[in-house]
Amino acid sequence: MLELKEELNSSFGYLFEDELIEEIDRIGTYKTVEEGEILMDFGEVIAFMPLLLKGAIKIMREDDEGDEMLLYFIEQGDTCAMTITCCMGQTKSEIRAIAESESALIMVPVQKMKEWLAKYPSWQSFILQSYHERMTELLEAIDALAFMRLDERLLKYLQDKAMVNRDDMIQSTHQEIALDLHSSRVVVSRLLKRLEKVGKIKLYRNKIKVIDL
DNA sequence: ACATTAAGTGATT
DNA sequence: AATCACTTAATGT
Repeated sequence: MLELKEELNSSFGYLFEDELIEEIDRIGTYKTVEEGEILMDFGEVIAFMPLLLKGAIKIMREDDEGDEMLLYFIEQGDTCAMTITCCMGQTKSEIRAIAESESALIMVPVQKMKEWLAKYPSWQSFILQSYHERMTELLEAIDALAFMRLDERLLKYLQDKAMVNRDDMIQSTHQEIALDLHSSRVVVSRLLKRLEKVGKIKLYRNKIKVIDL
């Protein structure tokens, strides 16, 4: 599969040595997912580690009442930090991963990722670095929750979303946004209206254009 | 033309 | 900031 190797190289080539790319190519399985597809759900045992080649994944957390909230997005060249935690011990997923857009990824069995830690220095630094990045994003998410008002969070959400999709036209309803931010549709509509008034965004039906990037 | 779904708004807590 | 109740606007059949 020549194409796959090229994709691997363009997403991870600058990180990994050739032999590692070879091995990922040999062992990993290629997978594509449609927008909205659930890659991983709460309580599922994690058997594979995904390496994102294309697209974006949104990571959701669920509270004890079953309410969901968006934690962060992962983009190409990233991996899911949950799998890193889980390969250390046999834990189950604490999060739900949903494809934000059509995405392509490589699934690597978790045993392999453990092996590679000892075998490839570049793999080790990749794991450590992405763990660190996730940690930082998590802290950001906590800050946003604790200290930012909802209107600031909303704008950040829109900007993030525009970023991961590489498109300033966001295709979602106010209702969907409200669910991601764990708020209500009415409140989101009002805040969006205000953001439009101050020229940060432009509203359409089922669409929002982000002006201020 | 009508039903359905998304979005906007005032009042209340 | 959330919820209710209602209106208005956009879209599908």
